[in-house]
Amino acid sequence: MCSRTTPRSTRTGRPRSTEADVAILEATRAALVELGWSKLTMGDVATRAGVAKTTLYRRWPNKNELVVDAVAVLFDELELPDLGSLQADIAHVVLQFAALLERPETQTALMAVVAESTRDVPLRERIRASIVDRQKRLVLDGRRRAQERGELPADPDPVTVDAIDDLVFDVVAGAVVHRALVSAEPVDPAWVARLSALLMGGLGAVAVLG
Amino acid sequence: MCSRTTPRSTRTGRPRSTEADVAILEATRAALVELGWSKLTMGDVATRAGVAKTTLYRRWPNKNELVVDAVAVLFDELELPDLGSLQADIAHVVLQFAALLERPETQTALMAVVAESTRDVPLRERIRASIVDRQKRLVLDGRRRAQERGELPADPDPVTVDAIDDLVFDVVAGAVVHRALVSAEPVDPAWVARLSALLMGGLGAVAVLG
Amino acid sequence: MCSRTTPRSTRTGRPRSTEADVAILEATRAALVELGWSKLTMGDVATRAGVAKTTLYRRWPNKNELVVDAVAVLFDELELPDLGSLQADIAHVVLQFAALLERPETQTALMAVVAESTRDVPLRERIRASIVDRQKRLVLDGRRRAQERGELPADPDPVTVDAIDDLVFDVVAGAVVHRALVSAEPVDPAWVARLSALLMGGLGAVAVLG
Amino acid sequence: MCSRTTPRSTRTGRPRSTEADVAILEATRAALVELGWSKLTMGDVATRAGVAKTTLYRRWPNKNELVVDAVAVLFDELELPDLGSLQADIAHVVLQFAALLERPETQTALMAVVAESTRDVPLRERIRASIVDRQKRLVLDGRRRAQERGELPADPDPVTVDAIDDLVFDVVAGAVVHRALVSAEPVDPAWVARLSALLMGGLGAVAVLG
DNA sequence: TACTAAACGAGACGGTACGTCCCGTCTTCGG
DNA sequence: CCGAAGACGGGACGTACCGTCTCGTTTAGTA
Repeated sequence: MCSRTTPRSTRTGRPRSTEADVAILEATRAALVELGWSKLTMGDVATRAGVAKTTLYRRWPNKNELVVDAVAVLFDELELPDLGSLQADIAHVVLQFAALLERPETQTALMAVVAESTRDVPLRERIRASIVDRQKRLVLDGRRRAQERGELPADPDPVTVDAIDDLVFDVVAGAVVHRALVSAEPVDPAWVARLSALLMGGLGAVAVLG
Repeated sequence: MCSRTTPRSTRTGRPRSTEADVAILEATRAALVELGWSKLTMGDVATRAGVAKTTLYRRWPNKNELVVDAVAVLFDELELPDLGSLQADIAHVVLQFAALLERPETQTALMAVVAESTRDVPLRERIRASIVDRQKRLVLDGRRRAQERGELPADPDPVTVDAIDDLVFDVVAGAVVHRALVSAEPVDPAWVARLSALLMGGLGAVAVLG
Repeated sequence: MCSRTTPRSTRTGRPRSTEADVAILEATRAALVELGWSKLTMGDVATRAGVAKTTLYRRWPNKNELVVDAVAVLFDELELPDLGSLQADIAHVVLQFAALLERPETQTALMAVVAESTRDVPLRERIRASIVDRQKRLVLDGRRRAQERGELPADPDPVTVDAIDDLVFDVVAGAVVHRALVSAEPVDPAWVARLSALLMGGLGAVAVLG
Repeated sequence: MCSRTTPRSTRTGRPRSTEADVAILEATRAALVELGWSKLTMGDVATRAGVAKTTLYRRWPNKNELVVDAVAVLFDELELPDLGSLQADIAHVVLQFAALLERPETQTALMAVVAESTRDVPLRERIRASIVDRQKRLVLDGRRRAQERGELPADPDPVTVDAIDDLVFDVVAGAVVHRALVSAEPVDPAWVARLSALLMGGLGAVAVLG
C-alpha cells in the first residue's frame, strides 16, 4: 500500500510532498476513465497531477504498479454487513463486486495488470497484497459467520476449510469477472440469485467430499 | 477466424499469400511465448514470419486482433468426449482448459486482450466469435448430453436453460481463469474435483429456482 | 526522348499503348503542378493516367527520368525568331526562358532533376540530351545569325567560338535560373535589358581575349 | 543560422546540448558526401552523430532545413581579399565559389534544397538568410572597393546601384552554378578569365543604361 | 478463326524511411 | 535534498512509397 520504494531512512533535505501522492493517484484514476489502460501514459498522469514525471518515478517503478495502487483503494469499499443469512451475504457482496467492475477505471485496469503480472513477479505480489487478499478476507469472514449461525458445519479439518475458502473465492470472483468482462453481460440480481443458489446448493456437496 | 477484414469482393490483382497467414500466426504465438504480450512487437512478429510489416497491417488492424486470431486456434483443441457422467465430463473439460491456460502464450495474451476489449468493440466481437462462443458450445453439448443420460431433468423452459448454461459457463471458465491467473495457484485434480462437486450439487438447486 | 528502354526488337505480342505514353506524361506534369517534385509519387501518376504502376516502370526506370521526359517537351516552345539585332534576339529568348521557369512544373522539377543528376550519370545524359542541348542550340543560332549580320566578327578560331558559346550559354541560362529560383525575384523586362546590355558590352571584351 | 525553432523563451529544464548541434551538422555533411541528398536519411544522420532521431526533430522541422544549415557554414569560407583590381577580385571569388561547388556535399545539396524551396516558403527564407545573403555581400563589397579604387564611377543613383549589384550577383553565381552542375564542365582559370572579361566589359555598358 | 505472346489492370509482396509518441533517465535551476 | 521543467538515447508505432511480383484479362499479329 505504501508507495515509497525506500521508507525514507534519512531525515535531511526537503521532505516529499504527501499532496503529490494523492494527486497522482487521483490523476491516474481519471486518466484510466478517460483513456483506458493502454492509452494511459506516465507523462499524461504527471501533467494531470501537476507534477513532474520524475516525481512519479521516484515513487513507483513503472506504470503497472502505479495503476495497481490507484485502483486498489477502490476495493476498500467492499464490505460484508451481516444480513442474517449466508445466501443474502453472498448476494450482497457479489453485487458490490459487480458494481466495482462496472466502473470504467476498474474495468480497463484489472485485467490489464493481471495480464502483466503473469510475467512480472513483483507486480503479482503487489496485486495479491493490494487487491486479492482484500477480497479473500470477505470469503473467510462470510464463512466464519455462517458457521457461527450454524448454516455451515463447524470446525472440520482446517486444511479442508482453507481449500473450500479458496474454491469459493475463485468461483465467486471468477464468475463475476468473467460475466462482466469476458461475456460482457450484466451482473443483474437474477443472475446473482442463480449464482448464490448454485453456491448454497453446492457447498454441502463439497464439504461432504472432504 | 478469417483474418481478412474485407472478404475479398473483387477477384483481380495478386491474391494474398496463404502461407504468409499461417507463418504470421505461428510467429505471433512464438513471440508471445518468448516475450509475453507487452514486449511483443509487430516488427518482431514480421521478422519471425519472414514477412514485411506491411503484410501484417494489410490483414489485421492492430496487435490485439492479431493476437486474438493467433491464440484462438489453440481453443480448437478443447473437446468434450463422452465419459459417461456429467461430473466426469466437467472434470475432463476443466482440466483441458486448465492445461490451455498453462501454456505461456495463452496466459500472457488472454487477459490482455480481454482488458483491451473493454474499450474496443470490434475486438470484443472478435474475441466473442473466436474464443468465447467456441467454449460456450462445450457447455451446451455437456448439458444436452447429461439430459439425454437423464442426469439432468429434460426440457424445462428454454429461457431458463439458456440462463443456466450461461451461469455454468461463467462459473467454470471464470473459476479456472481466476485460479490460474489471479490466484496463481495450480488447477490440480483435487481442486477440479471440488469444483465439479460444487457444480453437481448446485445445479439441482439452481434448476429448482427456475 | 524515346521512352522505350529497348526499341522493341520482336514484333509479336500486344503492342504498347501509345495513348498510355501521352497520358502518363500529361499526368506527370499535372502532378508536378499540384504536388511539386518531392510529393509526386509513381502510384499517383499511374492513377491519374488511368494506368497500372507496372506500365510506368515498363517505360521509365524511375521517377527522375520520367520527370525529365515530362518536362523536356516544354522546352520545345523555345525558339529564336530573327528580330533584326542580337540584343533583341537575346532579350526575346531570355524572356521566353523566364516564362518557362515561371510555370510551376518547370520550377519544381528542373532543379530537382539537376540535383539528382549529380549522382546519376544516365540521368545526366538524359537531361543533356533532352534539355540542355536544346537550349544550347539557341545560342549557336543566335551567334551565327549575329555574325551574318556583321554584329560580331566572323570566323575566328573555332575553338574560341565554342568556348564563347559555352560561356554565353552558362551566363544567360545560369543568370535567369538563379534570378528566378535562387534569388526568387522576377525576370522583368528591365532586368532583361540590363542583362542584354551586359552581354552586348562584354562580348567584345571576351572576343579580344581570344 | 541558429537551429532553434523557438529561441528558448523560458530558462527552465535541461538545456539543449550544444555538442549535439555540431555533431549533427557534421554528420549531415558526412552523409551528404557518402550518400548524396536523396539517399540521406534522418535516422542515418542521427546514428552518425551518436544522437537519437528525436533530437534531430527537436531542432529542425525536416531534412531540408537541416541540410541548409549543414551546408551554410561552408559558405563562410568565401571571402574577398583585396587583390588590387576588380577583375582579379572577381576571378578570385569565382574560383573560390567554384571550389565550393566541387565539394560533393555542396554539389548534391544545393540544387536539391533550392528545388524544394520553390514549394516551401520557410525553407526559402532560411536559404536566403543562410546562403544567398552571405554571397551577395561579396558583390557589394567588391563593387564598393572598385569604386574606391576609381575603377567604377562613384555614387550614381542608389537604386541603380542595387539593381546592378543584383544583376552581377545572379550572373556570376548563376553562371558558375550552371557551368558546374548543369553543363557539368570544369570551372577552370580560362573559363573564369573569360567570365571576368565579360563582366568587366559589360559593366560599363550597363552603367550607361542607368 | 484460333493461337500465341506480350502488354495490360489490379493489387499483394519485401523493404525502407518517415515523423510521432512514449519510455525511463539525466541535467539544470529554483525553493 | 526535493521538485518542475524539459532534453536526452532509445525503441516501437502505423503510414506511405518504393520497385517487384503474380494474377487473370485484353489485344494485336500470325498461322
